[in-house]
Amino acid sequence: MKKKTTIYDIATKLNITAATVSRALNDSELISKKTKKMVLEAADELSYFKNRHALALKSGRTNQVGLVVPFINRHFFSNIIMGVEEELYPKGYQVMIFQSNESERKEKDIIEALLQNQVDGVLISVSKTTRFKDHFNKIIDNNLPLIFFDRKADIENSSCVETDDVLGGKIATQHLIDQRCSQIAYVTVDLNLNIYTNRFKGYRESLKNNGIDFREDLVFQANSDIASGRKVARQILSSDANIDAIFCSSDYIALGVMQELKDQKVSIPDDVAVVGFSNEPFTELLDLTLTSIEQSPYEMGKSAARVFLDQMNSKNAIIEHAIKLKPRLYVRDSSLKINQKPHK
Amino acid sequence: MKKKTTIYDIATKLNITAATVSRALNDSELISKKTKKMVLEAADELSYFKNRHALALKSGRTNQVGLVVPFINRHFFSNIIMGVEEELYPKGYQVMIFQSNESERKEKDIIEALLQNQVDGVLISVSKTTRFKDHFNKIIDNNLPLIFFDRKADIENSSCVETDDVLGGKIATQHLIDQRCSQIAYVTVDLNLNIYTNRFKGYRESLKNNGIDFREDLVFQANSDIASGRKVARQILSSDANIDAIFCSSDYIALGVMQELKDQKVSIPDDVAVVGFSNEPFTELLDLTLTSIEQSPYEMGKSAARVFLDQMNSKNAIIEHAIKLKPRLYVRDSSLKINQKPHK
DNA sequence: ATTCTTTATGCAATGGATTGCACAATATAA
DNA sequence: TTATATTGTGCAATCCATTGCATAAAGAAT
Repeated sequence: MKKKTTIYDIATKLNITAATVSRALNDSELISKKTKKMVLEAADELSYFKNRHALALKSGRTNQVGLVVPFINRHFFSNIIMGVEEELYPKGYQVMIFQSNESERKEKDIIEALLQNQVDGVLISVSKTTRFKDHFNKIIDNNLPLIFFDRKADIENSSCVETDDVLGGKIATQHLIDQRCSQIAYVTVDLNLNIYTNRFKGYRESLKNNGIDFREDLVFQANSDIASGRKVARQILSSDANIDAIFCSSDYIALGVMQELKDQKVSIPDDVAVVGFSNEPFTELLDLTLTSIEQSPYEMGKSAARVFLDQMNSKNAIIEHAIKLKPRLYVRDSSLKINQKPHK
Repeated sequence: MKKKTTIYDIATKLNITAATVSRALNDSELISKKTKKMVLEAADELSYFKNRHALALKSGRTNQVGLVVPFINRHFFSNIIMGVEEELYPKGYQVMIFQSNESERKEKDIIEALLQNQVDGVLISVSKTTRFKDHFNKIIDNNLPLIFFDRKADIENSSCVETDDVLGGKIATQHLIDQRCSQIAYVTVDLNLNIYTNRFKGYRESLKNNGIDFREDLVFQANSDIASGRKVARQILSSDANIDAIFCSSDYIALGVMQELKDQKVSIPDDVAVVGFSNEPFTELLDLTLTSIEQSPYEMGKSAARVFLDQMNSKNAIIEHAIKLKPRLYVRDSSLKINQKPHK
């Protein structure tokens, strides 16, 4: 077991003090060029590196940021993590990743632990079940940058990066209208969650912009899974409304819908066009590829990271960023009736 | 900005020394029950928590482990991470996740950083491009547990957890034989990688066990992507061999194969049965679901974590674990010719 | 040659927790 | 009552790097 090299080892070797070594390593102007060179060479030779914990203890800073997501193994979140890392790693930050499992309890524990670790900032997507927000305020009280992504909480002095879901709902709906659909069903998930109400809002705005009346009976509720999508499809097919398009606020619902429609010999997109949301990887792997809205999680991660860096660079001034990322429509088979080049 | 509470604050408040506080907090037998109670209450009141960096500095241990994967946003790896976290979090370990991006350079940097961080151990899946292994030996030299998962390097005193790929190749092939296939093509990826040679080995063993001659001309090479799968399918179709099954060592290849077969009006599974490998999420979302081999990444993560814990608990004794996880076949439409209940 | 600047380095405290050793207080034995 | 255990605390060093202050050495000015 090798002993780690410290500045004292270097100092001893060179017959100078640790203070001088420290200054030399930090390129202080107080130190002569000759000494600096000596120290640098000795450090290299002894393969010295700084002890992060000693630094953290002394300075209170760690060059670590906490990144909290509900689940790490979701396409959306894992790509956000990619983006954050990509941006922060070159700046010398270590990203500590945690998952809340959508549990408020665990979310609180994690934040507690992050504060104990003295991270330099926290990036977080709030758990679905979180109701109380004292733990977020603790972060602010510790004077640390707090950046929400995708799902935010209303906390003073924090920043957030999210998808413009209203716009997402709008462009998806507009696309269907452009495909000459007019009886467009909307399948929502939990209308208590911001993201879904916003998509819904976009849907209605788009109808309005095109002079199409909003019809309550074209709105359906489902869970974000395939079985639920199938069920909704059955409801839709058995309804009187002459539906010619279905806009699902989740790709999994859309997939279930498509499976059911196919089973029932309904032709997609000619009889009914289908659009999903999130642009999950599978959407383009299907036999009948699924049109969907891309939320660019990777970009979201990068953006959140940049906001963090910005806050670090302007430590005194409190800056509240509120960034909305533009979603993008990927047109595929499930909705492409009119000859038009796919977007991809 | 709140000042953090230290043992000195508690000591001052109670008119005792920090040493006593420290001992009380660590439940030392040297301290009287009365004092312990006092200290615990005061600690609670001042919402004291230990400074991890001070601890790390003093003890050299951090309760952090480094987890290195090629990419975090792959279904396989993100589920491994889930498993590792699940196992280690309750034991008080923090899992620091890093991605090598399949780059030897970055892998080395990460390990350097981990050693600087004084992690208590390293769990790693080796980057595809890694040729030199000095950085792994550094971990061992530091007397830290080193556990490989999925992709290992041959390092003394390290442990590994992997899928029994030979078995995987075997059961997939056996399944196809059970489906009365006899001209079974095998599509491999990089035969320099262990996992692929092992799958190939299983394929051949299985043929042999069933008295089927191995034919070199039934082996095809491809990259692990859809386009490559399509290309291979074209090769296979234009070959003389009367192939009635294709065993692909990657689900993406299998998907490409299926797409091409479909385009060419070859019926799956009746004319040609198809089996993939890895059980990617999309395999069960397709119109024609794809039979595949599940490698249980979540279990692999848990297993690797348990090996780590085991090494920590028997610090002096060096234990080399070599765990092989049993893969499992998920039978789906793409290969189910004979009436048999799907495995799902 | 003497004093005043510069320049380069050393000294020592700091950050928070742990721990071997010394010692005080109390209890027990003789 | 005195000697000896036993029990509970305190002292101070340690882990490593940083940094304000003091000071030595070298050069410049008179």
